[in-house]
Amino acid sequence: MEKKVRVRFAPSPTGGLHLGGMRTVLYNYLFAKQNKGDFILRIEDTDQSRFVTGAERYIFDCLKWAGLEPDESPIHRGNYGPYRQSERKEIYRKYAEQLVADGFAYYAFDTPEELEKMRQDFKTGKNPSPQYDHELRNKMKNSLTLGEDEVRRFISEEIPYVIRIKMPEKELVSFNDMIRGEIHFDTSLVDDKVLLKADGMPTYHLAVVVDDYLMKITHAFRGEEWLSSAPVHILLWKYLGWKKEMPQWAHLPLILGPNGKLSKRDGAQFGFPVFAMNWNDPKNGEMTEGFKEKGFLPEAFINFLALLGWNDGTEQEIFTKEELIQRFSMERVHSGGAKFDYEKAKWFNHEWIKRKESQDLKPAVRNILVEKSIAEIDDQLLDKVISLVKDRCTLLTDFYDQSVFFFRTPDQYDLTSVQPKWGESKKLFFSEIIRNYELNTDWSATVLETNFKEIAAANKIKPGEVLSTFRIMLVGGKFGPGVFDIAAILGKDNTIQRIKKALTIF
RNA sequence: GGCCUGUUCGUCUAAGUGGCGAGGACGCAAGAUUUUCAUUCUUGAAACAUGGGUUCAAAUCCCGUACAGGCUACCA
Repeated sequence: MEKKVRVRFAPSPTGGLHLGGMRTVLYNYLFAKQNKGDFILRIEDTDQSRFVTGAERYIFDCLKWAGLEPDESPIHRGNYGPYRQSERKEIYRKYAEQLVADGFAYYAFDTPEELEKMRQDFKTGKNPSPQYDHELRNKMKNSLTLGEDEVRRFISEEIPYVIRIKMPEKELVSFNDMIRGEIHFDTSLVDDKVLLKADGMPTYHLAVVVDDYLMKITHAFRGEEWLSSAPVHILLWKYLGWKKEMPQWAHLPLILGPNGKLSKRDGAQFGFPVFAMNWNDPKNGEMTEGFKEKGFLPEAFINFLALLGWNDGTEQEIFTKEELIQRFSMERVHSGGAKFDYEKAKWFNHEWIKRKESQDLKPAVRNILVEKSIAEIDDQLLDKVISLVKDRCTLLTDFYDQSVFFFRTPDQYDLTSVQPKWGESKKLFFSEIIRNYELNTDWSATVLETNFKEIAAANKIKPGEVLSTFRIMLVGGKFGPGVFDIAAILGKDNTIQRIKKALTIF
């Protein structure tokens, strides 16, 4: 029987969730759903000095907004908890000690100052950053160099120590990456990573393999930045005796900003979001804008994220979540890093807005209008307005500019476009329009248009000369849907009132 | 410096195991439609990092070089 697929996303709650993290979530989610497996969210909060209040909550909010909710997590329950590593603290020491007992790890008593001194002392032009490796460990203060008695004494005296993995002097470690294929490492070049810190917390290296094992993870997807520490993890799986249970790895390519690795600075600098949702940093009060607040639809967000490094081999670009679940495959993920293109991201959003029914857009649009203090929005009116203007909205926030005039009489007019052509004959024309429209019983766009043109002809005015003026009267500027469609939605009283008002101003 | 990973139009990418005049999309440019703006439609410019091999044939396989990115913490 095949093992049930279980994947996990394991962020550390230290700040905003950026594009790369969200894409890792997405790929995990798609893979899990495609294989009828479980998607687990595990909080990697082993570094207590980096704790940020609200960061965990924020992660959940982002996943919920994007529609990528986990099956198991600190707040979704599950049978493999707890799902916060800080709450699993007691679990890890046992395994670290086991590794020491089996000769795969050792105690190290070097203080941070001593480590710093070592790095200074052994630094050369050829080797700017010396590692605590199979050679240097012989010159340091650890259970390999100290006598057994001394080690016992140190421990009983509660001298702080860490547990480090003992990398083999010369061994070839290989594994098969789902995206990159066979990858090899020479252990003589890898350092003795700390597994258990002096405060008793595990480092990522220990925690990730212990938890992946205990949580029965079958496939481990993470960013490319983890590739170089993969040999440590592979060896740990072996040393702990779990080699047969080791998940399949896939190291996802990085998402790059305009110049190198995507950073939140890029957002501020280039005017696009990098986080899924607004992130308020409690430490400095700074707010970083998110895709949600910028006006992105979750469907579009997921869609462009999925295509950033993956495609199904066809020329299709617009995918629903269901289609993505069906078509996704890790093997088709491109191995090179991808530079994020905000213009294309906006195009995806535009496509999604155009495709969606105004019904489905309504809640989000209503929120945006309410935020701009447009109260009392008639539901039916909103429906009509949305379907009329959505083609010209790239971001949800565009709905404001594109539809304010339905809810508010313009108080500013594009006068420079009106006045050069303005005159008595035009005034006369519009008073006639008012008279005609007042008597109008069928208030539909087509009727309004024919009447308008007839009156223009009777006055020997080309419709083109007054059409844009009419638009400015109703809207304030030269934009928006067809004028008669607007007038039809505005209704008789409102339309006539706006013409009258404009007549007093022009 | 060392190790690891990458490298097709400006950007995202396609081209199952070598046979293309290198395809699509975003963006850009031009035109048509829309008596506004946007949509829509048509057209166009635009790429195999580089040097060697292997082969009748290489974007595709091999080696070197360059460039880019990641890692090199008691951070993840």
